[in-house]
Amino acid sequence: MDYKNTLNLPFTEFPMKANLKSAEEKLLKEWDDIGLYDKLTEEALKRVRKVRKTDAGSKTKTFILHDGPPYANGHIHLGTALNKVLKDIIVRFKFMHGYYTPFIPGWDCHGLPIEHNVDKNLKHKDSISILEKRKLCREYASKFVEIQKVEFKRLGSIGRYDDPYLTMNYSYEAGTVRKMAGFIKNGGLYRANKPIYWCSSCKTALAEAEVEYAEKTSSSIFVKFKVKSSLNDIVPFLPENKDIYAVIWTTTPWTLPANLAISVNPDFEYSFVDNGKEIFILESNLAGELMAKFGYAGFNIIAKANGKRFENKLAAHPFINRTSVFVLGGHVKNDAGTGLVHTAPGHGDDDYAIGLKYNLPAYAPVSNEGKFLKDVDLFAGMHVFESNPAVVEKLKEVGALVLEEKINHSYPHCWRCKNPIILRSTKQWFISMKIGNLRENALNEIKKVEWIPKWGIDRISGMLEIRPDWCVSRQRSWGVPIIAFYCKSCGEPLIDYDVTMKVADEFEKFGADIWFEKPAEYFLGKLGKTEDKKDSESGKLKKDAERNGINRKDEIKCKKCGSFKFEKESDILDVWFDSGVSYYCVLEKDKGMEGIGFPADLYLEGSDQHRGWFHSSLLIGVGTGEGAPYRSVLTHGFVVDQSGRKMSKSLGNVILPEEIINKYGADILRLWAASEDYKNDMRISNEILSRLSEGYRKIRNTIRFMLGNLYDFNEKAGVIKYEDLRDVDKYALHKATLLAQNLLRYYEAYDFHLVYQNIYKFAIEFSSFYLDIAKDSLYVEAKDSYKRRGVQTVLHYGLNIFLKFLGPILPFTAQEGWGYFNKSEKMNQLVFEIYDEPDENLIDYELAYKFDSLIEIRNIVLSALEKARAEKTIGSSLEAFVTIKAIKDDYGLLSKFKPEDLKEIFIVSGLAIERLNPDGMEGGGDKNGNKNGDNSKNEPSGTGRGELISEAVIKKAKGKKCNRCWVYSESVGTHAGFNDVCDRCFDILKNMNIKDMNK
RNA sequence: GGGCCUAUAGCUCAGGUGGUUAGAGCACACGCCUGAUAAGCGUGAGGUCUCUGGUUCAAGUCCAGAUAGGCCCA
Repeated sequence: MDYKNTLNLPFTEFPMKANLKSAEEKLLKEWDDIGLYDKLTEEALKRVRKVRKTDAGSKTKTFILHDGPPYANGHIHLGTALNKVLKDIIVRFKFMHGYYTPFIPGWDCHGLPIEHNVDKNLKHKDSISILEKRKLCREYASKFVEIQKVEFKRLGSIGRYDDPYLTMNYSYEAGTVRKMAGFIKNGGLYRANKPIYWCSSCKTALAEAEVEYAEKTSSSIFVKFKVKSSLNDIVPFLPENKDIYAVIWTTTPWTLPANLAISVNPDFEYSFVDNGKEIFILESNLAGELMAKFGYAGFNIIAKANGKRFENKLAAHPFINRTSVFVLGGHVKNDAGTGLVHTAPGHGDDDYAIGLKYNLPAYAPVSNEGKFLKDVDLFAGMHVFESNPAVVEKLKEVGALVLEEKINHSYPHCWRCKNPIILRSTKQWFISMKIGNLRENALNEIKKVEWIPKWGIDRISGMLEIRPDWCVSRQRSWGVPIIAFYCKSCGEPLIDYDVTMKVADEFEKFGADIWFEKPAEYFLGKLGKTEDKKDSESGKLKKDAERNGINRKDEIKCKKCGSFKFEKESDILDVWFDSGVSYYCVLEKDKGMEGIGFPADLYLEGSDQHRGWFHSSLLIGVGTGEGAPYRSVLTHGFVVDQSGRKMSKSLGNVILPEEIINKYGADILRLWAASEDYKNDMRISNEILSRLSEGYRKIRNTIRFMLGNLYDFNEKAGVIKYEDLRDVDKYALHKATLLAQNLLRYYEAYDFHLVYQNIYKFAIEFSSFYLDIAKDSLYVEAKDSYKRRGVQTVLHYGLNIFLKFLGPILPFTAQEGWGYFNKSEKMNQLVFEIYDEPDENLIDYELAYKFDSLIEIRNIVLSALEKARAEKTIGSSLEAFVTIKAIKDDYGLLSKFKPEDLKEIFIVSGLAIERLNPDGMEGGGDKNGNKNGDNSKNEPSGTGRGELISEAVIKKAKGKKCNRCWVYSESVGTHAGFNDVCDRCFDILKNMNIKDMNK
């Protein structure tokens, strides 16, 4: 007889198969249609204002997560996707936790990579004007902003995508200039020399990204510099009749005219090597080999000295009437060369850095065309590359050349013309780390910030401590111009706070393009006049103005030569400055952020941003007197492959977000982001993804099962009061409430992997224990029976928690489930729900302890059932009659449960409990129990008693299988008309008014 | 080469202040069920806690070094 129709089997339209791709697309459209983000912020704002009004003293529940702008170039990759997903998890969580959490996504739009790509697409790049170029760059950036916008939204990210912040927005460009003015005001912006890559055939500066390395043959020369200082304090007893030479090695002979120093490593040991005629200074480990190479058969090492002893000694330049000073530098190596490094601060990065330390000028007597300037003896007018052999000749002539070879090495070349390039120092704009104590203040400020993980502060402070002044100039077109002018007659630079602020107002209206459209007079003449200045600061400004050589009564004139004619600076600002001012342009100036935006509660980016955005934002915030723009900084690691290697085209291990979305869905991608500890690097691979989608299926099916069993449940009418629930139900509530408590904690600590692990673990445990047991009540008992409604009460409670806490991580799946769960509400969007404070009254540790112990006994039973199954005694556990032979503690525990409940919990048809005494003999009672207890006192700890555990014996259940509930019972066959059901089912059927099922 | 970080089963993670046989889930093997069914349940087998030293009665845990990998510099 088939009783299926008399059971309450689960029913739901929530599909088992996710089909995430299309389900997600449908939801995205729905969210777009209803304007989800706008509604959400509106509602949260209302709520927050209400709280403010009624409870003025309470902490306002706003949370500002400031989006770091990705670069508007190319499609998103897993790194950017990870970042946006983590942010979205936080935004959604905070909303659901009752916060007003505006999220304004942004894009970094200026800069070289975009300009570079635009250039690549141009056939005649030199034939277009700077304004045309900028227009193309703007179009290019806009295009990728739109592309990435769609891609971010596809991940489920919610935010003000209709009105994001773009660093190329006119108002943003104006804001950037205003912050620049801040550095003009405090004197932090200055101009000085620094080496940059320079292509002499294109006559242009090159950025790192425009440099290509290729093989090149160069002269490799060893040159001796005669030491002029006395070295007696380092090594006494040096022979007085022999000259001492420092021997250096270089592959760029043309930089020798700019030599100003010789660098030695303070930690190396140097040898004084006598070749018979003269004495060479060489690094000790290299000395022998080098002397052989130089062709000296016999030589003596007559003394040794530590590198640091040479500091500030002087040597003579081999062919220029100038001295070269010994300096100390950790960059000096002893794997090649001589351990003494020719140093030209105008032609090398290391050289420049060491030059700064020793106050050496960045001397680079080379023109735009790559030719030596007039004042360079011997080589004036000669191109630097042509000068290489000439320099070598000269060295030979003066006897300073120790050895010349040819070598093949990797050398930087211009990406466009493919010619070799040079490093050449030119005038650049810098922000001083010293003026206004920027370095010190920044170091103090970061101590007030919460860094997660904690080592973030070590990393950023390490950089702040040693970083040089910030070079903010770029010789490029696509960016915000540096508002500076040069006197046409004497070249003197001019920067001015007032002028800059007025230029900013122009940018606000017309964009930064106007800088390139109008002549200098437009900004200095029309805008620079200050006759209308009436503000109270004018006195001070006047003073400033005088200091800057500006006569306010007349037109601005050059403070050096008095000329009135100026030309504009053509350099633009480093894009790190652009993005660094985002806190000002967005958190302070944006209409949605007034009064609440600054400082941000959180910046969340990859750990590389310690040097990037965290750094530049901090310097600008501190440098312009506003302090750190963030209260806390959270960083995530990088996406790597299964074995922890970075993703690269050459390794062929790149996975794209799009592939994952198409194959698995955005929710799986989000689950990946949430499942691993993102504070470390994030591994991803097909294996990891398929593991995850298994996990996802488990979660989904658990939702589905709960939904399926709630189809006839009404929250208002059906709920059983807590005190009326059965213990097993209370235990489930206890577990679910603890889960909610923990999850809140994990979310607040941004430990999403613990959220996932615990939700997942809960799903596993819940379905294998409670849900498995609950099926009997749900299916078999009468629809509105107390037992069934009790279970449904638990399911409803549990699913509510489950879906809500899943919401931030799996917004699509959770919303889909929520749609079936919460049918009553009009606005049926999960993200509008607020987490309930976990109800402490539902937590009962004593009860939980009882059940946790019972589960241990259950494991013994399950193990025994498995054995019986292997022996073919039973198949289903309902075919079993279990006899538990319990040790004392277990016996005591089991006695606390009703036998009926225990049968249900073990899912068996029959159960008997007996005492197991220490000798393994059956039977007995309290007497034995006491005896057992007495014995234990006399036994050494850790033996005997500890190993004794309860046992379970399995036999075939008595009676027949009830065809309705499948439980074996001796009552089956005793009911006329229902001869294949048990007592329980007979009663239920009778109440259902089902007559004779046998007919 | 320097700064910062990471290293526990095939995978993802737990393992406060060092203390008995290192846990979980997945994957795997075997089995049950067929009323969550491209589901559900169970049992079992997986680990020299990267390596080498050291401190300690005792180290996955503390210290030093090495190896591999990541980010940022050079």
